[in-house]
Amino acid sequence: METQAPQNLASMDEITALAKRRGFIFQSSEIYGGINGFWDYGPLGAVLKRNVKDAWWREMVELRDDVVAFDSSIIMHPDVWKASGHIDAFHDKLVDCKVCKHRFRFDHLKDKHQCPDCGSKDSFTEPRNFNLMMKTQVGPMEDTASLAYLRPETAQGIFVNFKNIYQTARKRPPFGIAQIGKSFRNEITPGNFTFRVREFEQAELEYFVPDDGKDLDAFREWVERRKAWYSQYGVKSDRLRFYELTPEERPHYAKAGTDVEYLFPWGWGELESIAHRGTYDLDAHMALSGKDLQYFDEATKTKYTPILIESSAGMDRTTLTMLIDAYEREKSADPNGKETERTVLHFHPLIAPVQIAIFSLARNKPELVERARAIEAALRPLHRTQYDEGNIGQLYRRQDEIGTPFCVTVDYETLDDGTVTIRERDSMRQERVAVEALERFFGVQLR
RNA sequence: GCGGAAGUAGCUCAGUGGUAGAGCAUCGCCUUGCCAAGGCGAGGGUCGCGAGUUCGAAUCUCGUCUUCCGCUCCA
Repeated sequence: METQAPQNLASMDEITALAKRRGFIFQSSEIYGGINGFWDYGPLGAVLKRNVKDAWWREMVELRDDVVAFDSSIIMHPDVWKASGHIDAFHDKLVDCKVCKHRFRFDHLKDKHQCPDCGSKDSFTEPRNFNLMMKTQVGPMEDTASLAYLRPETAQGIFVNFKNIYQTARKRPPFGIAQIGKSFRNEITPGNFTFRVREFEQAELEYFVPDDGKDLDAFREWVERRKAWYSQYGVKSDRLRFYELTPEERPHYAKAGTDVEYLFPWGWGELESIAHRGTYDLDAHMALSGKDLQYFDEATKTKYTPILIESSAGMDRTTLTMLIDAYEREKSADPNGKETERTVLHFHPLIAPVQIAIFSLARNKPELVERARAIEAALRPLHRTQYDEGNIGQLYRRQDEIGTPFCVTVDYETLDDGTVTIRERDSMRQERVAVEALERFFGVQLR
């Protein structure tokens, strides 16, 4: 896997500085020194992330009649994690060699005092448990019976409800179940800003298809749909790749797998995993619960376990990608030929936290301020708007930096003839238009 | 988890034992008026946190937390 950072990309320092300066992302619990692996979204970041989730939800659920919505609890019966393999796979004790930095399963070491890789004597750390699931307790009594886990993925909630959902939603394969929600993992090394974190939000689609030999076609269709989604929201194609996993790289039960990766400043990083999972997940829950999760097809009078195509995307990672991908430090000439520099976020209008900024060209001029505020109020029900006033150049720069696609300016001419200036972010072009044109463009009544 | 570097105002940083500073940003007033960075004024910091040394600690010592870089890990 390539790891070199791209030359033309903004540095992470610039991104994190902007994210903090403009209120996108803050470190969690900052006044207490912070806590590793947790982040808070500020006023603009919260809107940005919500817009990213809404964009996913609209595409994956609302625009499709074969996908239903779901929202499962974060804490589930501990057996869910036994069936999924999350408990067993991770209670092995591990040790690190302090000399060569290699990590070993303690129970696999023939000599508990000598490193098999570099031969160092007594260079191991204490054996430690490496269960990456976060533990909590259910009920006020602290005993082993009350042990529970915060989910490390949202998908299991869908699997264990598979029968409830297909019966009540009156769906038959092929159909999907989608969910967006928080997941938790005690990552060993959180880092790279909000990329690897301990609390994160996943958007998962579990798409169940009949066992009729067309399962790989369904997989490929979903890969293409996801490609189209990223393209629609303007993620630069040369920084995005769809990496097809080789048979060695995917689990034994999977017939195919594709990772969606973005070229971050530190290298390629995974945003989403699209996977053919066979019948593995439903089989595992049937085995442990003893319940029948198969689907009975009335048309063919056959009973089968549906094959699963999964798309699992990290919403925090996608939001970070939108921020990095949109970022540009741009040198240009203003209309008078003067050299200027600006920071601009080229957000797609649907995900921009502010879509239209409305300005009064002068402060403290009641007739201008009132007119501008009235226009802002009229636009607000249909668009994400913001009112501001003052020096026009400063106002434009400020909106560029938070990625606002359109600015509308009210001046003295507006009072005379009802025209306003509309300015587009990327081209920096300004146009004087009648309020009627603005109404048509933004779909509102302004007078 | 290991190694290295760093942590002083919202941001970037100065301040090497003696009562916390600058520029930018923010807020107010004035000015200007179509692509920022004119004027005046104001607010804002128990110097990451906790111990220790000292008459006295942002400054020295120890611990701890966090961030960044490299390794490791990433079901």
